[in-house]
Amino acid sequence: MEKKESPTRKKILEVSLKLFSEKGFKGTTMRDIAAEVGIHQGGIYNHFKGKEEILQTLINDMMHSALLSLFDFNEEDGEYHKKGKSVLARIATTFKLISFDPRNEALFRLMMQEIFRNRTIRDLYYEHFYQQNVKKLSALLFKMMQEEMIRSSDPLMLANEFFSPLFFYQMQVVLLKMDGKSTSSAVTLFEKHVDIFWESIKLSSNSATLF
Amino acid sequence: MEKKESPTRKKILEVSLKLFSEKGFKGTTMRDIAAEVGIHQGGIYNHFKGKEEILQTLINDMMHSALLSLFDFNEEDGEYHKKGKSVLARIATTFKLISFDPRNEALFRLMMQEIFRNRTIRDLYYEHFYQQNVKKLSALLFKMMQEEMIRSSDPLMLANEFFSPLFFYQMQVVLLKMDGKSTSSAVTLFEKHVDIFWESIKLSSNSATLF
DNA sequence: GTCTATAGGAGGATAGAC
DNA sequence: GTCTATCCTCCTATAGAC
Repeated sequence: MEKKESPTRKKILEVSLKLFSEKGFKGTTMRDIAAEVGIHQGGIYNHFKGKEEILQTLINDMMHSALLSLFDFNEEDGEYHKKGKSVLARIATTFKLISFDPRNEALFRLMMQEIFRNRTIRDLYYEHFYQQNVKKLSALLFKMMQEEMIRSSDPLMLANEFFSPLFFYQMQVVLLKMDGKSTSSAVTLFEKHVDIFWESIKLSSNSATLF
Repeated sequence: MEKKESPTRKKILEVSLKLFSEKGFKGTTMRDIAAEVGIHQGGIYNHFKGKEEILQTLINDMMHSALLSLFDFNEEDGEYHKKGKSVLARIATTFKLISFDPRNEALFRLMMQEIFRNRTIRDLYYEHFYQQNVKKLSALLFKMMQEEMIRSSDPLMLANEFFSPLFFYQMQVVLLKMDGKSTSSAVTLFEKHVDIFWESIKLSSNSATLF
């Protein structure tokens, strides 16, 4: 049982992700997977101990995917915060693009379907997707406050306020695409969110207006 | 086959909602349901044609639940908008309380689990949960703009910006509760969101600061 | 490593007695 | 309406030939 990169193993993972994200983990059978991979049902067990192991492998892969690391910059060494609004715009764009990469879209759907049933996925979501991104965002906003680019307030709360609509709009786009509906109006929400958010936090010439 | 309100039928629905929301539709068996209802497995079929019919019945019930009608006021005859921030605060509270009513929490979990697999639920979510609430909110904000309580901008976009964090925070609370984690910090997000949102849209004495 | 065959079990649904 | 018993399908997983 070679656990390394056999083409068949890779194909099994790819097909499984697709099917799990479409029909759910329970709703997908080993026969479904085998059929779409192009091997016979028993053959899967040469690569994985069982269905559960396929899911666990996918979850591990997820940890290293773009879905979880929305911010490719490092908040420690960053001059990123000095760019102000454009950094936020880039984050929003990264978020938006996730919905348009088939693999990331499938990972997102898988995550959302199993998050209410699978403790591992829930922890992964919470620690890596939510906490980590919000903390990075929070650190970024904090630096902007120090530089007096934006007005001073609770950076963690602001990070949540910036993050949560992006998450929601992404979900909207994914749902719309499932039914073949137009996503054009939903897609504009990402940019508009950045505009509104920035307007509400920026410190321009007239400083002491809010708070 | 009496389709009316038999106690057993009611119990079946109640138990099914609980189990579906915990283990998913596919993950729940008729035997699970029967066991928890306290009847024997075949007995369910005296009340429902099958598992699918139970789900459909629950979906129909959902349409009349508090989960979908977050706004119990009518936007037509309303003087509600004149209350300004306090209306928004009430909506946020309604949202928050959903997570703490066991039935609504279960409906929310069921909705979120099946929304990626079940077209009916997806339509229900989109038309009744999302669209309807955002439109009502949008109408409310529009009236506030006319009364010059808040600054003028795209009301539909603002409605989205108000709605989406509430949805997200609700999901957070539900997820935290599943693992018995503390929800106290998540719960404060609802009120803080209203504060931040209101600060960013209100038109107080100093008007022409933003935009 | 993939095939065929099959074990072994779980799940949905029905029939008929009470 | 509920019980017991049963059917049949579908599923995961394994065994053994190639």
